[in-house]
Amino acid sequence: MSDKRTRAPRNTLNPELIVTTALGLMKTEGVEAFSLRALAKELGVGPMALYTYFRNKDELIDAVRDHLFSTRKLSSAQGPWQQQLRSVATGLRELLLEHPCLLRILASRPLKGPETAAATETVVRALREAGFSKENAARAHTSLFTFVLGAALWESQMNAEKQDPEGRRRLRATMAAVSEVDYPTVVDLAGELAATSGGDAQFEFGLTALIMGLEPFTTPRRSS
Amino acid sequence: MSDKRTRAPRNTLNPELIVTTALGLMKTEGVEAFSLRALAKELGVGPMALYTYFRNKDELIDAVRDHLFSTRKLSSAQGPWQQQLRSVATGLRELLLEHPCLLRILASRPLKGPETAAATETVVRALREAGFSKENAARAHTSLFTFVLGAALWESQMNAEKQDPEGRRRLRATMAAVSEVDYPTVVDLAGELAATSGGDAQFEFGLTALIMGLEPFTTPRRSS
DNA sequence: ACCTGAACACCGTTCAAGT
DNA sequence: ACCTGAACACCGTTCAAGT
Repeated sequence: MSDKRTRAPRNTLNPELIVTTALGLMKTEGVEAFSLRALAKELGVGPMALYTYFRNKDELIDAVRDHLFSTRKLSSAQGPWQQQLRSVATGLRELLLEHPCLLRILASRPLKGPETAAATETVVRALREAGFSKENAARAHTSLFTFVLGAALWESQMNAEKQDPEGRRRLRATMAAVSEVDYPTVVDLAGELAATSGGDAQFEFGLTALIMGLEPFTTPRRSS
Repeated sequence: MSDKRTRAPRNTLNPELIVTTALGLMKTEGVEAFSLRALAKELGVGPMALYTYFRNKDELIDAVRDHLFSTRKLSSAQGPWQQQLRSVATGLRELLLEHPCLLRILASRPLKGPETAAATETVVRALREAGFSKENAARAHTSLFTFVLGAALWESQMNAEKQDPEGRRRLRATMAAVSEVDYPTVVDLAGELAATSGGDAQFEFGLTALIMGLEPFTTPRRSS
């Protein structure tokens, strides 16, 4: 929003500003379209100025991921272990849906980073206190995390597809291409299946099932 | 493996050859590195030759996805509904882990395409016969699918990270960065958590929990 | 119909250089 | 230390043209 012909003054840049601007660009243009050159132009500097703060594009994207995780507490859960898992899972889903770029980052590189340690601590402690063995607590945690990741990823993509008219046309075409004689149940449930492409109710359904399925791993306490 | 200086003869190309070669390139170089220009070079033609068969890169990638789904039957499941779901989910996971590029394709664009209709039919019919309502059957199907997607995606990424020494170093560094005073349970379960980054046992754990959590949705039959 | 080369508007990144 | 321009080796895609 200013003249880009003059040389940028010193210290116009800093890591926070770069990360924030990058995040804004990812939100408006999409993660795939994000480029260092576009970011530099937005900041009013040459592309190489960014390399003073980040070694390469990957490191910048990692910084964006870490920044997003640091903006939200996922770990202030209380009550019985089931409720604590629900709370962390719901918070994570909300964060991922709010920032689709974070979803794409998680889907394309490993390592949540230590930022999620707080959430992991909440989940894993709740499970241990409920009587899960070390191994089962770890397995349950990762099952929960991967479920949220997959659910949010699918929901986010379907939402994006339903945004533009062309996408809606493709969805209808896919549906219409399913043979009624070969796949009668799919055709019968077409409406219901379409309704599961996202939404709170769909997420709650799967989350509830998963958590219920974990209950046998608690140590049977006195209460029945 | 031949001279690329002469003009390619007519009909050296066809959709199947292009898709197969693209798939091979994705497997050796990775999906992210895949490019139309590299594919054209591999085929010994100019980049523009591909545009006779595919309108653009996205359409080619869709064709690769459809081809991969068509190579494997995911639907030959029998027995009680739980076993049928297990069978379809396990088969899908195997396909996804065998072809990480398919995973990345699914993770970056919606629409499984009608190729998965057979698998969906199996799952959804088993659920309906077990007494699930239309809505619950659809919800259960999508929960299962998104769980497999998330689990396979995470496992595949962690596997890739553990491939190269640099990645293993990063993993150790991340682990070491977790504060023992703030997150004692995470530190205590470090070994167990690391062991959940993949493997059949981890997948089975989550799959079993999810399916068990679906049991209340069956119509109570005479048995019991 | 099927393949071509030249060109356009992009990329990430290296390198040597300014201040 | 912090920002620069020029250059390299790439992209996907359009366009007009050959056969």
